[in-house]
Amino acid sequence: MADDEHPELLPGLARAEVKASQAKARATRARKAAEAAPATLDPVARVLVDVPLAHLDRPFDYAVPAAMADAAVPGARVKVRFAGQDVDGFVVARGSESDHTGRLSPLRRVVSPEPVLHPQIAALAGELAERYAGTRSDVLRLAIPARHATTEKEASAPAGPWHHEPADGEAAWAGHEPAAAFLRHLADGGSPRAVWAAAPATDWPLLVAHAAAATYASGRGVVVCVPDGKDVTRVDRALTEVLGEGQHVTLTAESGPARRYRDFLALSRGARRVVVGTRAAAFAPVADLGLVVIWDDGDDLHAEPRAPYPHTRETLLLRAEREGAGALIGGFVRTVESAYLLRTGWAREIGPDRAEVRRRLTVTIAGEETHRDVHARGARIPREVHVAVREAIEAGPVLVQTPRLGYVNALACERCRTPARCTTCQGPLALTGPATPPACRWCGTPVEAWACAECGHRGLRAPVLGDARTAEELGRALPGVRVRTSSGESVLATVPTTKQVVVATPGAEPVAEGGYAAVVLLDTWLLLSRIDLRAGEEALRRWADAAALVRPGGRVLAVGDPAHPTLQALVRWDPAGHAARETDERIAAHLPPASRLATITGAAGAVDDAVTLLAAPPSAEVLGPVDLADGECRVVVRVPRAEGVELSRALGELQRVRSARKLDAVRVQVDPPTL
DNA sequence: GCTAACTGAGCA
DNA sequence: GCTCAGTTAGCG
Repeated sequence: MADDEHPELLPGLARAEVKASQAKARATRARKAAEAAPATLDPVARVLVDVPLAHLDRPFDYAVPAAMADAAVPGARVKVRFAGQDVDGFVVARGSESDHTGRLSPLRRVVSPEPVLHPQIAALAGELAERYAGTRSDVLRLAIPARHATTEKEASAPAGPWHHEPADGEAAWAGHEPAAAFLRHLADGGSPRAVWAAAPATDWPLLVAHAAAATYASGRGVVVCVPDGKDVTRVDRALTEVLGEGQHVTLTAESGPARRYRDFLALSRGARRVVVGTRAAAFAPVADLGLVVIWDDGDDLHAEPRAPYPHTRETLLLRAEREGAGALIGGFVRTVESAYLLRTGWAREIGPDRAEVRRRLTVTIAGEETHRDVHARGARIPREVHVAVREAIEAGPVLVQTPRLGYVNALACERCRTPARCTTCQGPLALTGPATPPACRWCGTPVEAWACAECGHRGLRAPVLGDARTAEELGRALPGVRVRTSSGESVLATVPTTKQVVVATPGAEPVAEGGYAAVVLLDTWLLLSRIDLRAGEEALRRWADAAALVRPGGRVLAVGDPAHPTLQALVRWDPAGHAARETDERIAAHLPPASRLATITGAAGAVDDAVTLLAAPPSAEVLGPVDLADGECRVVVRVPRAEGVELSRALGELQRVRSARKLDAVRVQVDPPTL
């Protein structure tokens, strides 16, 4: 109603308001124009756009509006117009001019001035993309965690005062040679590289922490990658013990987006320089990198399941080379890849001598008992094991490793171990229920009177009955002793030193404080029966990882065939010898690491013309194609190791050409961990 | 991937 | 000469 009360004032007021608002609009327009005008200093931003197309994996230039001149720093997240739509990207550099002849589009928005893509990580992403025939944007998706705006606003807490006491690293590493020299070299600012076979019963997280501390003492940063969250927790504790509070961070998927981004920023901003984490930690932006560490590089968790499928070991070793850092590749066993690093002289060996190993544990083999009925209950664990468990339990906890239910679920001949096949369709036989005869897994035909096609024997070998059955069986035999399980969904991280039996599946073995009095490995034949390139290496790894949890001087009992070379390697505790033999075999068979393999997977037609299009080096062999599930097929391309770079380049070019021509996509995997 | 520009068919 | 669906080059 104010309008009615003062009608005479309105025109004047309106005029003034219009004038004012016009002036304001002019000012706004002028300011907008000024802001939209290109920045005076370095008006060009080179941007890596987040598009999934191989042929667009290169930086594109954008004009930097004056308003964004300060925020669009190298490493900043931006939004840009690309092919008519808004896409995310990272500024990789600023410059005064562009080699692009057309007009540059302006940056749409600087999402945040926080420089999250460090130059060394951008370069690493480029190198990895090349090596794995993928794109930088795919690698960056693995390397840079999602932004968390609230967290970004907070300042990173500065590292606490570092009480640099002369850490007793050399004592912790005692029994490993030449660990003392390795630690001293790190502390002096050197960058030694070592493949480390840890002695059994070693508290390895502590040793890793001391290596980190030696590097930290030289004023440099450290990246430690371990297979899973359980191991992160262990190394985290050890680092706190050795370095003190607030010197390092952890990077795992488990900690959630806010915490993860906070820890990432602490490294990115240089507030911390030591990190332990799972595979994504390999990309952590640690300043002045002095050492990379990978523990148990044979664990398949180190193989990234997302494109372009980089392996943590390769990522870390590439990084160590680029950034001039040292490297420590540790484990209770040795992969053929790390054995190869020793063979080529890239790294030196660190390990215990025989006397030290003997001091720490003894491994014996209990033969398997024959004449077992598939349906019999309680006949699976040999008497020798019962005796050993009963003896050891008086001294402390006992670990029993039993392969996972369904790990291999086909039956085999009890005597000669030939897989049992269906008489109708040759499909694998398996148990379908506790009281039913074995049946074919393909056609379902039950088999009442089976006889082995190889040797005529009529007994079938029991499949894995699972940790629950094993626990039950042991529980009955040991009245009054606590028997617990650790497997699948309910994995125990640690168990106390009290008298108890822990039945665990491979990889789920809890750590016992002070170590187990004894470790029993059941059904070793099952781990060996995997049809895989790495069956032997993987079986030994899983046994050794469990066996190493024994207390110093403890006993390990494995149930299996004493003549099997892999079990013998366990008895002698000789991971180096085993790896060397496997490597020899691989070299003879033209398999990695002596060769470089890649697979091309997809629809049959697409794979076919991908092979035609591939300009592989002349020495390349193409194996296949073989049909897989879902109408897909796969070829394997193999070249001598020396031509690996050339193969990667050809595969990358293949992907760029295919994406530019919009041909049906094929999945390329360089160095697949298994075939 | 997406968009925008380009192509030729169909029609006034 | 125009619209419109379908095709395709190029993405700054």
